Amino acid sequence: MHTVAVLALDGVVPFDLSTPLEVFGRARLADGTPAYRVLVCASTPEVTAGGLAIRVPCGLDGLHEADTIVVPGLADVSTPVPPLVLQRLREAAERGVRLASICAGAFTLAAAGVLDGLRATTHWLAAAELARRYPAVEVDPDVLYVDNGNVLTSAGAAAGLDLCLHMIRRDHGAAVAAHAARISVMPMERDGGQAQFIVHAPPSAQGCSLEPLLRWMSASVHEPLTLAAIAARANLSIRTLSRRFREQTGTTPQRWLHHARIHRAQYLLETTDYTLDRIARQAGFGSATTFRDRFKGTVGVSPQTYRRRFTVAETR
DNA sequence: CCTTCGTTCCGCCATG
DNA sequence: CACATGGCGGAACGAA
Repeated sequence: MHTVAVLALDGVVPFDLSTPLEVFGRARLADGTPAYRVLVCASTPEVTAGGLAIRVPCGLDGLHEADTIVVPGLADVSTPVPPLVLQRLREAAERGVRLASICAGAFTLAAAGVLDGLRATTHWLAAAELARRYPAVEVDPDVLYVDNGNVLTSAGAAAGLDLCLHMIRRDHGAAVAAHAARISVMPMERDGGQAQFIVHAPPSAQGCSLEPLLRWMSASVHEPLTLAAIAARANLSIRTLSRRFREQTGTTPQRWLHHARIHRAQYLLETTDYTLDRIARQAGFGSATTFRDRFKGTVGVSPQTYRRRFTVAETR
C-alpha cells in the first residue's frame, strides 16, 4: 500500500497539517479498503501548531517508509528548518520519493534545494518572498498547484485539498479521487472544471465572471467549439473574450477547452469500455489519431496505457 | 515524418 | 486624460 508521511514541524499550520491527514486517510479504493497508509512524522515528540500542542507518534524515521512526503506550511516562514530534516528531504528526493508541499510548505522544500530549477507555487502573499529567497525556483502565484512529477507544490491552504485530490487521481484514477472529494464535500473540479487554474474573481462590478461560460464549455466539449461560437455565447467579441480568459483563468480559451476534453476522455477511459474512436468523438477530438497524439502529449501516456493503469485496480 | 491549410493568440492601434 | 473595447495582421499552432 502507498504510504503517505506528513511532516509536522514545530510551528506547523494546523489546517495545512490536517488536510492531507483527512483526505488521504479517508480515501477508499473501489472495494472499500483504505487507499493509503498515513503517518505523521516529526523531529520532536511534541510540536506546537497554532494554539495547540500536538504529540506526534512517529519520528523522522517514518520518512524512510514513505512513498509520498507531504510538507505543510509553517505559520512563520522565517522559522529555520532543522538541518536533519532538510537532509532527509534531500535523501528522499534522491530515492525518487514524491514530495508535495501545501501553502508555505514550499519554503521548506526550497530550503532543502529540491525545488531548484523547477516551477513552484505557494500562498500568494508569500510568493514574492519565496522568489526572492530562492532565485533558482520559478515561482508562479497564479495556479492552484504545480505538478513536476515527483515534486509538487500548492498555493494557499485550500489549494492543498486540490493538490491532495490531484495526487489521488494520479495514483488511483478519477473515480477514487471523486469519492475522496465527496467525503470532503469538495467539488472534484472547481467551477468551470479546470482544477489547475485559479479563477480570479473579477475586480468588482467591472466585467463579469466567466464561470457560467466555463460550465457551459465543459458541458459542450463533445461539440466542435470555435472561438467565434464561444464568444457569441458569452456576448463578447473574440478579442475581449481572450482578454477575460487570460485575466480570470491565466490561460487561453483553446488551451482551457483542450484540458476539459482531456479530463472528459480520462473519465470515459476509466469508467467505460468504449472504443478509443468513440471516446475521441465524445470528448470532442476530431479523430482517434489526433486524440491519441494530444492525449499522450498532455498526460504523458497513451490512452490505452492510461486505461489499463486504472482498470486493473478496480477488478470486479 | 512532412506539408498544407484553417484557426488561434496577442501586440498594436483607432475608437468610444 | 485614463480606460475599456474590438478590429487587424502576422506568427504560431493544430488538424488531417
